[in-house]
Formats: sequence, C-alpha cells, structure tokens
Amino acid sequence: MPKKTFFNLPQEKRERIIKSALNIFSSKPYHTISVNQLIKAARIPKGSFYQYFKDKKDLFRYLIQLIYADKVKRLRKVLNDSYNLFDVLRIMTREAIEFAKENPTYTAIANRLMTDPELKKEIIADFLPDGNGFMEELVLRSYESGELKTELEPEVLARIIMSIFQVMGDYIYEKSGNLSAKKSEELFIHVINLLEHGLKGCEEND
Amino acid sequence: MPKKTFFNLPQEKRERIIKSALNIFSSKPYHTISVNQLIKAARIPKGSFYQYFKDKKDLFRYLIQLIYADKVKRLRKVLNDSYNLFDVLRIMTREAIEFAKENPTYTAIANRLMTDPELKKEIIADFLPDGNGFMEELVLRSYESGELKTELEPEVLARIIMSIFQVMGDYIYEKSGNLSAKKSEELFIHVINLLEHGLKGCEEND
DNA sequence: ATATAATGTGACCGTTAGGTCATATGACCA
DNA sequence: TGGTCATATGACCTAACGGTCACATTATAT
Repeated sequence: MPKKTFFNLPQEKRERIIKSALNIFSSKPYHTISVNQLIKAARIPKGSFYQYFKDKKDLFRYLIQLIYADKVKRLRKVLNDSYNLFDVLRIMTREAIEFAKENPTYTAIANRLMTDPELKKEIIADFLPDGNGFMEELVLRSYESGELKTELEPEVLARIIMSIFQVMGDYIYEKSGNLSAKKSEELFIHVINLLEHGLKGCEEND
Repeated sequence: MPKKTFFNLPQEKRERIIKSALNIFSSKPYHTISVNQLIKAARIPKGSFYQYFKDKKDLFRYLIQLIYADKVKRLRKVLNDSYNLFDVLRIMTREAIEFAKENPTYTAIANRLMTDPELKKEIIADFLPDGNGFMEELVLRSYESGELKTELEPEVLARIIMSIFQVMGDYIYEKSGNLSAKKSEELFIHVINLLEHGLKGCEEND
C-alpha cells in the first residue's frame, strides 16, 4: 500500500502519478520497467517516489487493486446466485468485452499480470482479486447442482476455464481493430458451447 | 547460434557449459538470469562466454533447440497421419508425461518459455518448433475430415487446445510427487473427453 | 625453432539500477 | 516572529549489468 503522504497529495499530482504509471505498466512487461522510468514519466523526483511508495511493486499492486475494484464492482451488478455456470460464463464474457473496450489500459495491465506467472504469484497471493478462487467456487456450485457430467476435479476445471478465457482474451486483443465487439462475443459463445457440448456434438455416441 | 569456437570445444567443457546453463534456466525466470551467473556456474571467464555466444539469448535459443529436437523426434516415432485429432491428443499426452518424467529439467525450461509471452515471441518466431503452428495444422486436418461440429475457427481452437495442455502441464508439475504418471494421464484423458463431448454430456439437448 | 593464427582471459569501461540522506522548503502553531 | 514538523529534492552511494579489448597462452604450419 502507498504511504499516507501519497494520499495527502493534491489530487492533480496524485492523478498524474497514477495515470503515467498506468500508461507505462500497460505498455511493456513489468520487469523491464524501472523506478527511474516511472518518475521521469510522472515528472517527480526520485526522493519523492520513495516518500509515496515502498518500491515499484507497491505502486503496481495499488494499480491492480484499482483495476480489479472496478471490474468486480461491475460484475456484482449483473451477477446473482440463480444463474448456472454457463450463463455466468456468458454474462462474464459480455462484461469483459465491454470492460476491455471502455478500459483498454486497465485491460492491458490485467493481461500482463495474468500472463506473468511470477508476478501473478507475488501480487495476487495477498489479496486474491480473481485468482482462480472465484472460478473454483463457481464450478463447485455447478458440480453440486448436478449439471456437470465430467469426472474432472473442480480445481482443474476452474483452471481450464480460466485459461481458455485468457487465451480468448489474448486472441481478441491481438485482432482488436479487425474484430468487433459483436464478433468477439460470438467467438466466446462458441467456446462456451464447446464447453457445454464438446467438439463432436451430441448426435455421435462412440 | 553459438559460434564455431563453441563447437570446437573439448566435449567435457562444452557439456559442462550446457549442463550448468540448463540448470540455471530451469531454476528461475529468464529475465532474472545474467551472463555473470551463467559464467560463474559454468566456471568459465566472461571473455570466453562471448567467444562462444553472441549473448544470453544466443545460448538460450540453442538450449531450446536441443530440447525441442528431442521432443519432436520422440513424437515422430509414435505419430502418423491416420490418427484422428483426439487420438493424437491422447498419444501426445502420454508422450508428454513420459518426457517430463525422463527430462524434468528440459520440461521446466520449456515451461518457462511457453509461459513467458515476450520470450516466446522472440525465441519461437525464428524456428517455430511447436508454436501453435503444429496444432493448427492438426486441427485443420480434423476439420476437413468432418469429425468436428464446432463453428470455431481452427486458429482459435488450436490456441485453446494448446492452452489447455499448458494449464494441465502446470497443474501436474505443481502436484508432482503427489501425482503418479497414471493419475496424470487419467486427468488428461478426462480433459480430452471433455473436449470431445462437453461438460454436459450427450443425453441433454437444450 | 619460428612465425602465424586461434583461443583464453580478467581487468576495465560506461551505464543503469534501487535506494538513501542531508539539506531545503513550506505549512502550521505559539 | 520564531520554532516545529511534515514534505520535497537531487546528489550520491554501492552493486550489478552487458560488453570490450589488450595481452597471454596454446595449437598449427613451416
């Protein structure tokens, strides 16, 4: 967590620091970013940086919290316990695409976090915004409701679903520009159908 | 590619360099490893390192080639064109688990490569050992044979399959010790069944 | 034995990093 | 007005980095 001197800063300065840090962290891998770059972009002296933050990770973790607070708030609004697993996935998809469109910088940073195993361990370990925990719970509920016919353990299935969503996100991100939100959502829907019914469809029983 | 002075080295020295580099690259993330660490571990002077390799990446790429040459050779032995997609996945699974058991260091390095997007781009871009290309071709053939009932584009499906295998690999790697090869293979088989028939199974048509 | 080319080597270079700290500045209170 | 305290600042520290290069050593050819 940033120190109280940071929160006492005049809004303009605080926002400048946050904004420039968001820009940088979204533009290249975490480990290639130095404190020197951050302070130069924020136009603050190095001494000040260390008055506000313990180190680079302290600042980064703060940004991640900002981002996930936003994401989770958004999801809470549209989700409730009555949905089944596949409905939830469909809703999450729609929200995620919308969120990515509205907050490309946030999305880029979240993406960098999720695709960097070491970083993920360090950052998510503490406050678990949506580590696999969330998905695991969802899957567990689905198992209990009896809608799933697989023998896979919930933890594994949760991981698989998370990684599929990750890969789909990457794909859409790469193609962005060429891919409309509508087309993106269609893509996800097909994937969710695949999860429901498999690649072979249901008429074949071998 | 390493320089010819490297290949002219007495076998003992060359193997010492390779072995120590394999150890280090398997033990921590690529970007945290410095040339200084590599030369210290290999017990060679810094000047020599630069006689043998252009830089760290040169050495790393060479190791990756060694690793994938092994992997591909192994796969070629058991695969032929008559198998369908799911059979191939099952065979690949068995081979991958065997390979991981026999070559844990190789596996750890390959894993680090595959989970580091920037590195992957840099290293795989050149010689494409098993970037998604291999899987994409496999999937394409499967589409043409008519065994798949999904509307997903082949590229997307290939990526999904790759990422699922990646995640399963991670999982097994984490649990290794607690998980026998037999149990691991079972896990994969369930996942492949999931791909074939979906999570809901086939009696339900909604 | 001597000349020539290939290889080995570690001191050395410039650069950058993360982090500190003595001092300067400015706000608030007596 | 003078004193106290939080904050601002950039020069400075040590450590490590990637990379080079003049020189030492060894192998090869004559």
